[in-house]
Amino acid sequence: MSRRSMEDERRGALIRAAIDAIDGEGSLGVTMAEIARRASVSPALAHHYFGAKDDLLIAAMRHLLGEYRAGVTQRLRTAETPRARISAIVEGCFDPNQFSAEAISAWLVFYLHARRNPEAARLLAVYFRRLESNLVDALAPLIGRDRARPIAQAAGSMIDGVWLRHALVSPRRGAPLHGPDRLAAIALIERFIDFEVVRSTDPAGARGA
Amino acid sequence: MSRRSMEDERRGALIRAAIDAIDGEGSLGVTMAEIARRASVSPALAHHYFGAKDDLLIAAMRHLLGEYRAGVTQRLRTAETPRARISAIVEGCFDPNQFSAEAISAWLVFYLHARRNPEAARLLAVYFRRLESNLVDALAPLIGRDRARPIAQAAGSMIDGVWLRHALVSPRRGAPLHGPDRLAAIALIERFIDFEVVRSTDPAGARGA
Amino acid sequence: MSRRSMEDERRGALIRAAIDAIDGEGSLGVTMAEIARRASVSPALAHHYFGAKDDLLIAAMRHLLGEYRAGVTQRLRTAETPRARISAIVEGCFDPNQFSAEAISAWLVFYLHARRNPEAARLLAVYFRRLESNLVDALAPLIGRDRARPIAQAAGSMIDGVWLRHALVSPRRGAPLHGPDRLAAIALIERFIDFEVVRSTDPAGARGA
Amino acid sequence: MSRRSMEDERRGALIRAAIDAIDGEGSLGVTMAEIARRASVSPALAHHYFGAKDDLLIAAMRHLLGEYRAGVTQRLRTAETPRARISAIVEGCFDPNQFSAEAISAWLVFYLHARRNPEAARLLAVYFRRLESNLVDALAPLIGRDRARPIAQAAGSMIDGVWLRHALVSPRRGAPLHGPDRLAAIALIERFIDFEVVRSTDPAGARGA
DNA sequence: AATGAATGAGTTTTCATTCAT
DNA sequence: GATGAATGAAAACTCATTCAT
Repeated sequence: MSRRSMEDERRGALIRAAIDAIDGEGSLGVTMAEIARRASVSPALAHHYFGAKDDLLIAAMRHLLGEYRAGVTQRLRTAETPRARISAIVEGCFDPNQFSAEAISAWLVFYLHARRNPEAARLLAVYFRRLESNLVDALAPLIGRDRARPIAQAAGSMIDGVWLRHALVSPRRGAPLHGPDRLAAIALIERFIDFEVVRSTDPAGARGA
Repeated sequence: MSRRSMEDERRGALIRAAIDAIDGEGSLGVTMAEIARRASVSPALAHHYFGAKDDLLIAAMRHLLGEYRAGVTQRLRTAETPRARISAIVEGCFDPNQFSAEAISAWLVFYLHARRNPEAARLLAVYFRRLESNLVDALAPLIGRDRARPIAQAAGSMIDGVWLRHALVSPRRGAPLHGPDRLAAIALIERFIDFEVVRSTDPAGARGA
Repeated sequence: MSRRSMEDERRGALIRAAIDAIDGEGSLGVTMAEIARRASVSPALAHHYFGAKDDLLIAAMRHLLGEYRAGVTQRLRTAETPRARISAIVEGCFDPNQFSAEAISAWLVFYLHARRNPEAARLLAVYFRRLESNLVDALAPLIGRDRARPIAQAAGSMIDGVWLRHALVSPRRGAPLHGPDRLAAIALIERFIDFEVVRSTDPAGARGA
Repeated sequence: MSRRSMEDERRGALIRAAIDAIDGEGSLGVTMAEIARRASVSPALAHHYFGAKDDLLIAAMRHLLGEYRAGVTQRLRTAETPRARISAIVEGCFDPNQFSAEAISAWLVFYLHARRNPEAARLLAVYFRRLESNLVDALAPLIGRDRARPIAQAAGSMIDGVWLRHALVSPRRGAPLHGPDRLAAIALIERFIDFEVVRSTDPAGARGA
């Protein structure tokens, strides 16, 4: 067991190191040596555990996706109304633990990576599908699945846009999204969803006339 | 004249090749050799004209920014009301010529690059400032500068989010954003701005009560 | 221990190879590939151990300086009179082991290199200072420090001049300076110093009147 | 004639530019582009006039040798006694016009170059032979050719040594050798020759006893 | 399990040189 | 005669990866 847990610890350390290094470097151009250095192991060990660089990167991506999934799942567990489920999902997307600046940078880098690497593309598609289906499921009781889908897609875009600005542009880059900024981001998205929900059932009223 | 135009031609071809190559590769990891190949010149010539790889990349970024600027400026010239100015800016952001998938990919890569390269950061800041001040100027006559600023920022995030999804996720990746998708994107952003404008003056009414 | 000695061995081999290669090429224009080839390792390994070409060259220079220092130090240890100390220093400068043709070539190349590289300049200054202060210390008991200094400087110039000719002009270029040539060189320098010492105390008598 | 003189002017400018550039760079590593820039012509023109880089370098060397020769020849013309001829030669070696720091650097670089390039070696040998035969001719009337030769060789070494120090080590590097330094150098060499002349005829007396 | 040693393949960059005009 | 355009060849340097221990 000690052996096994030692290995798990190393693997975890390497994955975290990879995410940090990607954030630090701003691209997949990070070297195995740099990742290994951050994890305080030799580059050879990283290969020993993960095979090739790409495999380590995919493992890191999988790790981020798993954390995201866990955060949303847990929040959904205590949400009892459809509206509460929507909030759970949106809040999950801005969970300070999962969506620290490092993670956001890493996500973006993976977005780009996905265009070349099929496995990365598959993982990213899982994320998008999960976010969308979560939102659609939450919206369906209110407005039906057909009307829910475009709203879910638009909300997904908005969430990504807020991430993007926060991770790359915000003056406080590097700090996890929390406090007023986080609440403002959540409020922005929720307001948008509420508005689109109303509009989709009563377009005229949406203009607030 | 033939002399001068030769240099301009090569420089332009190299810049276009760089953007295409960045899109193709999905990162700044593109090699000078690949860029030169796409421009049908030797790698040495690329260095001859641009000095170093970074300089070529910055030139490409500048090129994209210039095209964006020109598109918005031209649209603003014919917009007569504040509301029309808003539409001009939003439409400019989704100009099919400027915001083809290659260009969007390149922008994203530059977003990441900006974190390491000060000149890239400066150019990006110019873009953000321009977009925001354009929107604030257009919104100010309607609701005043103070209320306009957060709305402009949120709209900027939305625009970026829609780009992101389009460039990286859309099933028709590679095609410029046009037709129904483009109109839907523009409508989405404009709806959002209109809603936030109303809400900022009459929060209660915004919920469509 | 085997590990450690492996690195030391390679470093030593690379330094020796660098000196040989500089002699062979006659300039710092030697390539890392050539140096690595002479040391029977890959160019990448040379970079692995020394970082950059300049670092290897500086290490080589330091090596030569260290050998020179050791040779003079050892000779001084057994010299008991001031006059014997002078001979020890001069002989040390023509130590056949340190001042083989390769080493002299390398020194000359480093002389030139010092004009561009501050670290090389620093090392060279150390050498000059050491030679001069050694000579001044040896001469001081005979004629005082003030009169010793210009003589030490002139002797240093002479020593360099003899090296230069030997390394670049001698018909037997490539052979270390030894046998009659070496003794003649030493005698020449010592004669010069003796003469200047006498002259500095009794200028009129120096002309042998 | 205008054509011809234009060509000569360009050639001269390129040769001077090459010498300056070699001094500036401290090695033959200078680029044709840099030399051409200093001569305010295109690199292509340098090739047009000289063929290849090596040919330009040889031409520059020849130019230095020619200037040296002219300086000594002119001085010898007005020297009437053997002793005056010696002074003429020594002074010629320290002619401020020919032996500015640039020229000395260039000489040294050529010394090294001569080890690889036969033509450079030939030119250098001419220089050494000329210096030596000049000195031997001047000394012969005083002590005979046989005794003159080793003295001439030693004096040559000394001259080179003084150059070396001046060009590479002197705190006022870059300034031509003139004023007190120049006179001191000349005095040093002449003193040395006088001493050796006396010594070669009367070794015992040389010690100043 | 873990690592230092070692390298091949590849990347940016430089530069002498050629050539069409 | 003079030059800008263009490039092939080569150099420094990097890095993922392998291997013996």
